[in-house]
This record gives sequence, structure tokens and C-alpha cells, in this order.
Amino acid sequence: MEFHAQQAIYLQIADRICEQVLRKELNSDERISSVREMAVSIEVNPNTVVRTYAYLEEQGIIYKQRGVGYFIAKDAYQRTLNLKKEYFLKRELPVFYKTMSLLGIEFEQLKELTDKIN
Amino acid sequence: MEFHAQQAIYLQIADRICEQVLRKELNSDERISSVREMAVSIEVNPNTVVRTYAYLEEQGIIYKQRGVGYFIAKDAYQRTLNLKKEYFLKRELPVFYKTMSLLGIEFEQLKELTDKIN
Amino acid sequence: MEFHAQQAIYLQIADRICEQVLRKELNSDERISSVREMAVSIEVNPNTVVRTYAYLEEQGIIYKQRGVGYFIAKDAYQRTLNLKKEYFLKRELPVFYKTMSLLGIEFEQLKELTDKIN
Amino acid sequence: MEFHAQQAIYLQIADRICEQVLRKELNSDERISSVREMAVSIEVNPNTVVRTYAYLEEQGIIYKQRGVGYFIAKDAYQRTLNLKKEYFLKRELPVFYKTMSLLGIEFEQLKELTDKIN
DNA sequence: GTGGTCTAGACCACC
DNA sequence: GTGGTCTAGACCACA
Repeated sequence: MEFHAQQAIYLQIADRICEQVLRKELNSDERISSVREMAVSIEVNPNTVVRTYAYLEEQGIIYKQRGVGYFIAKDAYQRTLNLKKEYFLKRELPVFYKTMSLLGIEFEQLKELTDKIN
Repeated sequence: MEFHAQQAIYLQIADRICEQVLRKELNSDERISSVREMAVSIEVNPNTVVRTYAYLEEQGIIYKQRGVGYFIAKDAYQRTLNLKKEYFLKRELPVFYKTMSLLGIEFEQLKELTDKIN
Repeated sequence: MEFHAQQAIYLQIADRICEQVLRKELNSDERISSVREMAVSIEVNPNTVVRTYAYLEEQGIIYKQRGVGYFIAKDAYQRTLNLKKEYFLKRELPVFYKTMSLLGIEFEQLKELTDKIN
Repeated sequence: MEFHAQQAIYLQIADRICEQVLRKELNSDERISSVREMAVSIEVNPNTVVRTYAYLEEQGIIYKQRGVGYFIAKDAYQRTLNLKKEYFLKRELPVFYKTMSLLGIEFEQLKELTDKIN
């Protein structure tokens, strides 16, 4: 896994897990990698993973069972979707729209531009 | 001027100047506020403005005349547009599109969603 | 470490690191002193070292790992050599040659003159 | 006349005059442009030229006659040659040689490299 | 007046 | 512990 510098690594890891939840690759009550496993597999400091899991638990997306491990929460999909959607509408879309305006790009062009990239 | 915490203040100031260039509020060879003036007017430390100006000069968006001040570069508009457009196409649009996909939002809905916000 | 006044200290520090790279005293992926260590050892303010490291990172000669430190980039030797060589050929050599001409010094004498100094 | 940023403008002007002396384009007791003429012709602030002339006078390369103007000193050629030669041997040559060593360039190659540039 | 640099010291997020 | 940023204040060369 590769990281970019713009965002904290622990949040990038959290995002990746959220994505897997939204893609239904991770489902309710499914166990996720232990802190150590995860740390080894993505080559980061275990403390960083601890922070990721603490953050996700705080958001109610995962829960822990002592001595067993971390699990995807029952309503993780809905909760993640809501969180991301709210952030998208309140933050990302307005900023994105502002940039588009400055660059003189219209909504109608977006699809075409995206296709060009892929 | 207000700042948010996600991004360094010196970069937020730089962004603001780039916007003014793109809006043609600042034009080629136009002098911009001196380090000290700017620092006073937006209430930051002069060193922070020094950093902003050094960054913009490096990008070729402004140039300096010794003992005189900083000026908008001749090709600042084009250069800024290119920089921002490249970043938009290579970084922002793909990320934005990925988020849209995860949230199940289509291009066709974007205009409507944006209108709802405003 | 001693500094002269003609050039900014942060650039003199950078030059010293570049020299060590060219002398292979510093090699790829080798960790360099932390900002604070370096500041203490050469007796300058940490901010000055921050500036040096930011400059070298920008040049692609070092890279950072968050919370860990700065490291010599993989292609640092080649990159430094290219940078310095280009500067030498485009700037230093022409200026040097011009001065030689004005002073009536020939290439053939250079070796002798240099030996005399040492 | 164009200036680079590495050196103070007033010194670049002084250097240009020294060159003209060494090329015998300016000879003993010849009058040089007045401060104002010079300032206009090379598009700099008159204060900058004042500084240049003060510097050259201090070096004994020019002298002034009140109400008349500035003139090339009688022994300007010899004095300039000595100054530049001393600086060349004590400063420029050692620095140049050090750079050559780091870049793995030999004296024998210099002529060839110079020819390549021209 | 202008910008450039440096010191001192602080706070922060992050690993 | 790491680096990143910011403030405060100083000094300098330069135009």
C-alpha cells in the first residue's frame, strides 16, 4: 500500500477500510486483521494502525472484542455511507464546484474528462 | 481573512492569490502587496507571507524586483491555469469520481445537488 | 562547522550534504541527522535546518518518512551530479572562462597555479 | 543590461566597468557616464549607480571631480588587474577546483568543455 | 522603503 | 521521538 503526504497515514488506512465496507468486501460482524497483522502487511508502525482502529471505533464503524479482535459493526454500511455522503455534500462538492468555476469547466464536460482519463 | 486548519496558512494565502490571478483581479506586472503590508492586512506574521511569496516565485507565478517588491509574472494566468488544471485532472477529478462511485452518485445528479446547496 | 556570509546558511548546509552525497559518504536510503540533531551539532537554529531539508527535498535529493526522519533519495547521487554538472557547465565554467580571458590566463597555466596554492 | 540575482546590482555594474577597463575600452582620465545618464541607460535607480561609483572610487579605479564627473584613474588598469587576479587566485580558482574534483572533471577536459559551449 | 535570513520559542499532528 | 508551522523580533543588504 502506498501513501501520499497530504493526509495522515492512519486516516488513509481508515479510508481504505471504509471503501471496503461500501464495496461490501467487508460485511457486518466480519473480523478484520489484527493490529499487528495489518501493520506488517501494509508496512506501517503498529501504533498507526492502533490509531486507525480507535478512529473507526469512535465512528461506530468497527467494534472490538477484548482478546479476540476488531469486527465490522452491524450498521457499518449505512453509517459509513451517511458519513461520507454528508462530507461529500458539505465539503467536497462545494470545493470541487469552486475549482471547476475557476478553471472554466462545466458539469457537462466532467463525464468526458473522466472518460479521457480512464 | 480567515484560515482553516487543514492546510498551512502560507499555502492558503498562495491559493488566494492564484484565485485572484485566475479571476483576472491580478494581472501581469501588477505589483502585489509588500510582505509587510500583506502581513498586516491579513493579520499574520511577516514570515508567513515571506514563505507564501517564496513559494509563488518558485512556481513562476510572481517575480521580485530587489528593493521594490513582488509582481505578477507575465505568464502567470496561463501558468496558474495549467498548474491547477493539471492538478484537477490528475488528482482531484479521479478522487472525486471514485468517491461518487462509492456513494452511488451519477454525473447527472451533480448539478442538482450543487443547486440545492446554493 | 563554519559559515561565510556570502551565502545563506541554509544553502551552505545543503551544499555540504550534496558534497557528502557526491563523495559517497551519504548513500541511498541512509538516514541523515534529524532536524534537531543537526541543529545542535552545527550550532544553528532548528528552523534553519528545516529550511535546508525542505530545499533538498524539493530537489529530490532527500525524502522524508513521517515521524521517522529524512533519508537520502535513491537516485540522489545521479541527481546531485546532474544538478551540479549542469550548473557548472552553464554558469560557472563560462564565467570562469570569461574571467580568465580578461586576466590573460590560459588553460595550460591552471594546473600550475592550482599546485602553487596547495 | 540584464542582472542576475546572485550578486548585488551595484556590484554587477562595477564589474562591467572593470571589464571595460581591462579590455581597454575605458582608459585613464577618460570621463565615464554621469550617475543620472548611467541610471537611465541601464534602467536602475540612481542610488544604485551612486553606490557603484562610491565603491569604485574606494578601490581607486575611478576618481571624481566635483561638478564635473567621474573619471578613470591613472593606474586603473594595473589596479583592476591586481584586484581581480588576487581574487581569482585566492577565491575563484580554489572553489572552482574543488567543484571540478567533486564532479570528476580534469584540467585537461576544460578546454574541450569550453569549446563545446561556444 | 524593499525582501532575505536567522534566532528563539512555541504548539501541533504524527509515528 | 519525528517533522511542520507559526509567531515574535531582530539584523542585514539593497534600491
